[in-house]
Amino acid sequence: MGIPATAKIDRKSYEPAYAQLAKILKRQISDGIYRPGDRLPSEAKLCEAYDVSPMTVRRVVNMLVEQGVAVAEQGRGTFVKPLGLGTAVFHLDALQQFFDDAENTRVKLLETRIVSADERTARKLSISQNQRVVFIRRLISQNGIPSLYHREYLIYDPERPIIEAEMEVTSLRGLFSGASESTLKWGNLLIEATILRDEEARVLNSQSGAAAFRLEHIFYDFDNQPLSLGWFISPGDRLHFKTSVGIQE
Amino acid sequence: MGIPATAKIDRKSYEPAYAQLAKILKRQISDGIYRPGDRLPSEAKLCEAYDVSPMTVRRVVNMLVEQGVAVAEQGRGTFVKPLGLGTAVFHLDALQQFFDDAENTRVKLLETRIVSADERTARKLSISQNQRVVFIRRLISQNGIPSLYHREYLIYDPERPIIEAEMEVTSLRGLFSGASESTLKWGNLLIEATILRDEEARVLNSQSGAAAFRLEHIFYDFDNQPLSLGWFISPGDRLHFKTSVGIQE
DNA sequence: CATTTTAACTTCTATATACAAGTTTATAAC
DNA sequence: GTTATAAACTTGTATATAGAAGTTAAAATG
Repeated sequence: MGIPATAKIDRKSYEPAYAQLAKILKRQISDGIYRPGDRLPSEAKLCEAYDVSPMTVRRVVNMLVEQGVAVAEQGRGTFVKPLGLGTAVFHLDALQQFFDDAENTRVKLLETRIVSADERTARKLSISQNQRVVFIRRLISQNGIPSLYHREYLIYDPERPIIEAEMEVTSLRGLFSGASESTLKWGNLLIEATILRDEEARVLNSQSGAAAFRLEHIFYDFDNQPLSLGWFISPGDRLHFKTSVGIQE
Repeated sequence: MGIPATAKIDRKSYEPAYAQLAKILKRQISDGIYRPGDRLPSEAKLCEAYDVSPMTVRRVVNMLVEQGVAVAEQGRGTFVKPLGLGTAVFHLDALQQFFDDAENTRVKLLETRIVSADERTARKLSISQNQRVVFIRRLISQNGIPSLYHREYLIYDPERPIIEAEMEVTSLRGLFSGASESTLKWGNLLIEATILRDEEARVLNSQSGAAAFRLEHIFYDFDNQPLSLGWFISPGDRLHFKTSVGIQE
């Protein structure tokens, strides 16, 4: 019967069997041997064809499903998933690239000030309107070119030692890469397209009215209390997001 | 010894044991029982504490790692991962929402025309500059409000039957949700912040110079030949992307 | 005291097995 | 011919087991 093993699994390789089989199947899909909508061989047949145990095949199928390459329907089979734009994701690590090469990147602390929360800040941070917050403005430059403007309101609480650590100019980097920051539990993010206002354009050495991304963030602690509200602003000509859909290569 | 089972697994539940255990562990992390950087109990101890097999625990740990909640280091242990902005992902299915309620959404075909490829189009589609391509302009409106403007250049090849299907006004929806479209294998996506030009503002019933997202796409077939180059443009006040990082709830 | 070796512990891969649950197809019954 | 039944096949869950590979800390050795 049609055992479609186009490649074998090298048991002497350091690459695990499940990774090899996943690669083989994805390659076959990429080559058009299995087209979108087609049914992949059943797990039992894959076991026999590639001489691996059912659990290993199971793992491979799960990987393909999680990667969005296939969909599994109980009792029917596993089918190659057609390309769908809605499944595309773009990663924020494009921003992280700013901090990766520490040599060419400089974080400049423009201002730290204690102010009274305005209406919007108070509402989003779940505090009263007259309560005091720490206002921070930072500018991230790369090779001398300012590319990220950051404004942030921080809850001002003398009992919590967060503020000092947060004020460190280097703390931004840890926020992206996931260093310490063990006081933060989760955050809400919002990306908008906007245009630079006068002050933003001045700081970023750009033109007022130019296209820009705005990333709003609210971070919460382990008591689900808002700790921070802020925005990253980057001119559109200095930042973009790339991604891809479907089966590569 | 410290067996930290704060909840038990209900074997009579329809929810699989691995899902229950994953939920329990995530809840404990969310509650601060295990803080970022802390080591989770070893797999052996989890087996004993929750009375499940090693493979089930293995599966749960893998889930947590894939979800970005924890990191596993061979020989050392599994540790709670601190929140990192760089791990954030934005899903493009925000765009798909436009097509979900078919009643309120209308796709209008503004123009289809056969033109000669200009320099940029020819380069990105890997064709010669004088070669003919199909140019399509579409407008997607929701509740009468135009919210997406789509321009696309399609390879014109009489031998390939793609064009007719692509020209269907409904084909856009299939592109997002992942319907047929079995001729497309993969695509490159680029998201930029831009401002509306005169023609775009006119079509979108907006103002020239307003902030907007631009999503460029290039799709390839199973021979890795470019088939389509196009752009979605949406005013910034009618589209934004939300997501979150860390451990919810 | 410094170094090496050993033991204990960790995650990681892989197999073999059993049964549950859903779908499809062939068979039997009416 | 239509309907019910049964069989075969599919993915899904769960267990028990074995060993590989990496880390850490204690014990042995010099």
